[in-house]
Formats: sequence, C-alpha cells, structure tokens
Amino acid sequence: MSNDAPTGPGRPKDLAKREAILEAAKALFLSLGYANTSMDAVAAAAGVSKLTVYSHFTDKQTLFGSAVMATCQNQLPDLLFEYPEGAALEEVLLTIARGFQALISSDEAVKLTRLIMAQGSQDPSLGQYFYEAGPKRVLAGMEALLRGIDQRGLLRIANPLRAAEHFFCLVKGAPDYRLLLGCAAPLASAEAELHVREVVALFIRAFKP
Amino acid sequence: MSNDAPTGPGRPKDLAKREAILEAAKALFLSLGYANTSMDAVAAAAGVSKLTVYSHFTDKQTLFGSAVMATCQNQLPDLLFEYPEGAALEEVLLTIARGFQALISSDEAVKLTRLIMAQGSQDPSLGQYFYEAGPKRVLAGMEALLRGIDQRGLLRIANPLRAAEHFFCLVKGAPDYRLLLGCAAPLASAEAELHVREVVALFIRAFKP
DNA sequence: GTCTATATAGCGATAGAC
DNA sequence: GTCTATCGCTATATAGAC
Repeated sequence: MSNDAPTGPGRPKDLAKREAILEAAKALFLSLGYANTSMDAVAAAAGVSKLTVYSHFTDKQTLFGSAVMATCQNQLPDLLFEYPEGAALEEVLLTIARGFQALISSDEAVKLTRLIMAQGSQDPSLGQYFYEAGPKRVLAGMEALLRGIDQRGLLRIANPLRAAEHFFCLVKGAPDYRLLLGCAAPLASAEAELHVREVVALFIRAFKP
Repeated sequence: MSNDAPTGPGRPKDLAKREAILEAAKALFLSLGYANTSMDAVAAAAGVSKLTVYSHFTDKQTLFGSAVMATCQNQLPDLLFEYPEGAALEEVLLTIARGFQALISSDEAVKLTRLIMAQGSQDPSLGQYFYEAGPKRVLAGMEALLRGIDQRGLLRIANPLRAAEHFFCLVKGAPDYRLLLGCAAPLASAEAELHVREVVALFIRAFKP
C-alpha cells in the first residue's frame, strides 16, 4: 500500500489508519445507526482488517463513543458572538440566526442529533458530552452577547441565558422538529430566510424596552 | 387456560392476546429500542408464544409500526383550545402551556419521540404518521384559538399557524431538548411553572397590539 | 389456534501466521 | 502491527405436535 520509506519502529501508520477507521465509523453510524452498523462494515469501509479496528478501539461501544465525539468536534460552529460597532441590532441577530439555522439543518447535524437521542437514552454520558461540546458553548456565547445588548439599552433582557435559550429554540422552531422526525425536508433557502426574519422580529418585539 | 364456554369457531381470544402483545411490545420497544427488543422478549412479556406473535403480526417491523401507532393514539392530548368567556388571556395561554409541558415531559412521550427520531430516519412513514396524529392536531387547535384571540383584538397575530408553532417551541424550550438528549432530568413542578410563566409572558409581549 | 423445538444466518470478539 | 480464518452467541423466522 505504501512504498514510502519506513519511518522507524514506532507506529507511523497508526494515526492514518485510526483516522480512516474513525471516518468510516462516523459515516456508517450516522447513516445506519448503532445496531445496524457492523464492525465488519467499518473495517471494510476503512480499508483495514477487523482486527486492526479492535486494536485501536477495544470494542464497539468504545468505537461508537469515539466516533460521536469526533463528530461533535467537527460541529464546532464558527458563529461569532460579537457586536460590531455601529451595527444594527436586527442585522446582528439575523447573522447569528442564519448561521445557527444552517448549522442545525446540515445532514450531519440532523443525523448526529438523532443518533445521540436514540443511543444516548441508554448511555447518557454521550448526551452530556455532546451538550457541553456544542449547545452549551453556543449558549454561553449568545448569553454574553445578549448581556452586552442589554447593557447598551438596545433590549431589556433580565436573564440573558434564558433569553439565549428562547432565541435558539425559536430559530430551530417547528421546521427543525419536523426535520428530526423525518416528516419534512430541510427548508429551502428562501423559506429559511423568511423563518429567521420572522423569529428575529418576534424576539426583538418581546424584549424591546 | 380458559374454562369459559367456547365462543364459536371465530377468534374470540385473538383480541385479548393481540392487545397483550401490543402492550408488551410498546413497553419493550420504548425502553430498549428497536434492535435491543427481541421477539422472544415480547412473547414472554405478553404471556404468549412467539409463534402467536408472528401469527398476529407478520414480522418485527410490522409489530414495531403497530406498537408505535398504538402509542401515538394514547398520546392524544386532552388539551382544550377554547376561550372561556371573560377569562384572562394570560390564564388561557398558561393553562394550555401547562398541559402541553406536562404532556411532552412524560416518560412515555420522551421515549416515543426518541424512538421515532431514531428508527424513523430509515422509515419516515412513522414520523409522518406520528406528526399527523399528534403535533398536527395540537397545532390546528392552537391555530384556531389564536385566530379567535386576534379577532377579539387581544393580540395581533398575522399568521396564527406560525404563531402556534412559535408558542409550542417556546414551551418545549431548552429543557425539553436536554431531556431528549438525556443530559437533564425533567423539570420539577416549581421549575416547570416558572418556565411556562416566562414563555407565556414572552409570547404575549411579542404579539401585543 | 397455540406451544415446543429447531433451522439458518449474521455479528462481536479472538487465535494463530507473517 | 497487521491479516485470514474461526468460535460462540443471539435473534429472526419456521416446521411439526396437540
């Protein structure tokens, strides 16, 4: 497979294969679920032998946990929770809402959420890990932004953390719920834009001084 | 087993056994998930033989679908979407919010949602059925109520259906999201009351004329 | 129509060779 | 450190007796 010069007695190929295994596991677990994904399939998709999989990850549950955590880190959002000087309030909130809406509507995010809700019911530690790696950070950033907005007097927000939760719940809204249930397709870009404008306007009306 | 008089050549015992099988399947699927629930376990829990299960339901998927649909019908809410004459707007919305919050926080509802999101990703027809049996009806009732509230001039609601979606999303909120992820316990009654009061107040502020 | 016993297949995990 | 071949187990679905 590799005709490169051998790089010592260590484990030069480990990282590449480990990465390939994780990538294959992520894809298979996300699309097929935990039970329907066999270790054979992971090994085949990663282009390695099954025993190689077991040498890197002790068992199926460990591999699953590692794959989920790796996917969580990919989900790290590049949302910026800062308030540019002189920007209009509505535009600031709209930018965040658009970014968040795109994030949660991605195929990977939907499948990851389903997987954690399903398998996490028997192993809550995954839900905990996911929540702290993703939603909790987003909420913290939004909380800080809303606190600043309150201090500037642009909105009247007594509890910024709760307000941040309300904000993201509104942005997710019924479309995300239907998406997770599998009974609706993702919003087209025009519909998504309409949705975020509506909820941002609602949010501003509710917290107007 | 039965020393009653035989009731003809028909299938007198079918319905009772079918009900027992459905009940056992509901409990097992909800708590263990699809893959971890064996037909043996269902038969044992129902007090019948495995072949009896197969005689009533052709295969595991059919049994699963029937159990999910039966559970959906149990979830029929007794929320009343009517506006008593002379009642205060906030109290009307609070009553609905409390009932809805209790409904979605029940153990059965949480497990059912998880199950449908997980298994429904490969069989979207279940998600469709569930949505129309549950959320869609609730939304329709709330839409009618909000239209009436708008016509009385109590609130200014241009799109009652969208407003209803926003309302229930707010009531669900972050607590329900964390509950589904498995990383938080259900709200204590005092916390739940605080939550519904907060979101109802938010909703009213947002739609005040 | 219902139960006991079984066929068949697929998966997780491992033993031994290179 | 990696691959081929295999064990042991479980679960779905069925065949035959009462």
